[in-house]
Amino acid sequence: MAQKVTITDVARHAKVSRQTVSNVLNTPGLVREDTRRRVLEAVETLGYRASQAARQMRTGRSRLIATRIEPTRDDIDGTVYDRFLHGLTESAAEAGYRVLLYTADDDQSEIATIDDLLAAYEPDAFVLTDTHHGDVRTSWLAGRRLPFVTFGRPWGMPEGPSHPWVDVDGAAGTAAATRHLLDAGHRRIGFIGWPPGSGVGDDRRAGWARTLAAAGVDPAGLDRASDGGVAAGEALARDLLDADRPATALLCVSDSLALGALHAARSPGAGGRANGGAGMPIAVIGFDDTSAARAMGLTSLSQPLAEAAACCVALLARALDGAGVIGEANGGAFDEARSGAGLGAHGPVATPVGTETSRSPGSTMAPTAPGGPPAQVLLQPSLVVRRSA
Amino acid sequence: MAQKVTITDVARHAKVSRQTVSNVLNTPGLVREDTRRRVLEAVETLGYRASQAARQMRTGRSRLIATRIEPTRDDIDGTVYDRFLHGLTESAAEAGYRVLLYTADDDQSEIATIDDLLAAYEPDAFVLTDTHHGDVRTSWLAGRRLPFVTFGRPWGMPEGPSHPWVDVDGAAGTAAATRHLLDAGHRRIGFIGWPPGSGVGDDRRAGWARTLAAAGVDPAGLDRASDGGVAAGEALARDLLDADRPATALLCVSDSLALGALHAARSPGAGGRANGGAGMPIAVIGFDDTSAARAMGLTSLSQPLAEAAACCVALLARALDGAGVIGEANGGAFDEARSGAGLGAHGPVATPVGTETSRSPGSTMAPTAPGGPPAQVLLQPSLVVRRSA
DNA sequence: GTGAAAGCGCTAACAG
DNA sequence: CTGTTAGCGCTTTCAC
Repeated sequence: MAQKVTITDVARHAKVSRQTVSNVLNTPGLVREDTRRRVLEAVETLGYRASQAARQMRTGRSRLIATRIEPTRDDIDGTVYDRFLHGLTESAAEAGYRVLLYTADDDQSEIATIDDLLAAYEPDAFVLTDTHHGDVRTSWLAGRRLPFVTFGRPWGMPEGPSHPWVDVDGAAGTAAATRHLLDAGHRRIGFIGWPPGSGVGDDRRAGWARTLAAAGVDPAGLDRASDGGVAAGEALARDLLDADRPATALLCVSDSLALGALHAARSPGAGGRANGGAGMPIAVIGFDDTSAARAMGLTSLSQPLAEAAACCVALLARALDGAGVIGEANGGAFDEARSGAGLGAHGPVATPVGTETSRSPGSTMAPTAPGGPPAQVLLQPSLVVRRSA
Repeated sequence: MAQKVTITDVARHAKVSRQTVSNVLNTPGLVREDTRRRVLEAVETLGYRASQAARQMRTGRSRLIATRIEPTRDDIDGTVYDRFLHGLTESAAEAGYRVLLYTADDDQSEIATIDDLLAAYEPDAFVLTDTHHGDVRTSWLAGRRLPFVTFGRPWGMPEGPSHPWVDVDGAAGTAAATRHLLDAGHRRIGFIGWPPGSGVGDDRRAGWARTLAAAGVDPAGLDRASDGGVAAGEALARDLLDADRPATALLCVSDSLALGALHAARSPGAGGRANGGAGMPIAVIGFDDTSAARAMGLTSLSQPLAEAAACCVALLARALDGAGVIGEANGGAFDEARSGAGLGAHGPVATPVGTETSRSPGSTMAPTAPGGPPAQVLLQPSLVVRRSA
């Protein structure tokens, strides 16, 4: 095994004191140029890298970001999180952090695990996913003033200052999809969603409803819901296609439901009634752009997951490297955090959230006023058009 | 934030010295019963948990297992790894370890990242996935005597002692699938695989070929290959179905190819030649039992991924908690490692690999003779039968 | 059995 | 600008 190289070895090699080495690494401005170079050279030669454990003991910072890995749902939709996780790992690495994984079955056990983790590994921050109504995790973390971001809005929370979050604008996505269908000549556009009560599901339904309303189409009888998978999607699709005034297009809240709907739409006889036997085929659009959608030629709404992950890291880096304490003033750290997470090159695809203080047109995020609410980021999904619509 | 509770606080609370607390936690046998209880009570009351950083500095062990998260391939097949990762996180937690994530684009950059990680976070072990011919990662790790396991055999390595690994017996899987098709009356069973040269692909092809040979069926003209996705699968399937002597069943090396094949098989006209117009439908079987397979009613071979992950952790725990130094004698640690990883309850589904020393019938793994080669585990996939076959 | 002392590698504070 | 000192929380000798 490669022998451990300590700061003392570097100091000896560079003929300076241990402290000078530490200064070169942590406070470069404090050291004379030629000393700095000599030390850096020694670091290079010896392959020195600071021990996190020792550094953590001294500074109290672990450079670890903890997040939960979900029990892979049998569902097709479960793959979305995995792509987010990959992006998170990459962005975190770019910002000098590592991702620590844990599992938990419910909110309570997740809190317990976080508590454990905090005592043992002291992660600097947490990334929470799958936010929902009555989410106790966020208030627990916020109550202890622990740095965290959620991927997902704080559904059902009272308006006003909330924790930092990143989300994808589901309503905008379904609105765009609905518009796409309207443009293609469809009027009777059905929606297959999740039962009311889920933040994400309701949001996506809203985008469809409002766009239909704006086009003067009555959504009555075009709305169906289930929390099932492919089979449920197929059943609900048949129901919509066999109705008195059948739908000619189906927009679905998830790819799994959409895949079922697609099956119904493509099965012989479907659309016969709706399109007079040989008209336009039934259009189907899903949500998440999963690999299954790609494989089946299903048009779907794609979430910018890598970017969402990068935003999460940027928000965290801002709180962590910028101000230290959460909720403190951190105006200046913004740009640094943004580029630090590797967002610089890509054009901003985000829409600033409508906060009072939000008025920087080109910005990716809603900047935080000193002492004001932390930042929120709402990203836009994009429609990937395939055979199905 | 919950104030940090140190061992000193516990000592004070229990009215003993700091050292006694440490003894209770690390060497319980050394402490008198009532002292032990008083200390444990204090630990409970104060919610004390040892700081990993401090412990790591003293012991040199981080209780961290590092693994790479793959850049989610656009492919349907990419989801397999995610399920493994979830299992790994769970099993690791049960054994008292946490999973640290990293990314890398190729073997070389992975080695560089591992090197970095080693210097900074000092993970106790690595889990490598996606082993392949000429894999330089394993020799690099082995050369430094670093503890690691691979999920995947050391393809193309010279026979003899190798590093510990866990794998799923692909050939046994395709053999079982082929037998299933033979039992259903099929004779002309085509295989759609990956181009020769990939360990996994060749292995899976071999299971099909040998089973066909055993049944006296000539595989000539029934073998196709591509490293493409769904579209490639569809094309190759049509080719096999349109051949002079068409196939009546299709076994595929992956679900993505199988989904394409399924599309070809279900399209009108398919099987007309093969089955005289109205015979038995074309059977299709995939590999990996992905969510897409489930959704499309595709029969597929399911890998016991959670179990594979548990075995990886068990192997590591054996090396880490058992003998300390890799390659040392570790006979007695075996059972401990096994139950420690939570394998106890589930019945063993594994087949011991044919090592000379392997002769414990009920065992999940091939035990290691002192000083002998580390353990290898070969698990069996299971056929999940759905509409497609 | 229990307590005292040393030190893992690092950095924050201060002295030179 | 550079070097010295101290101590983060823990475990591992070693005395008692």
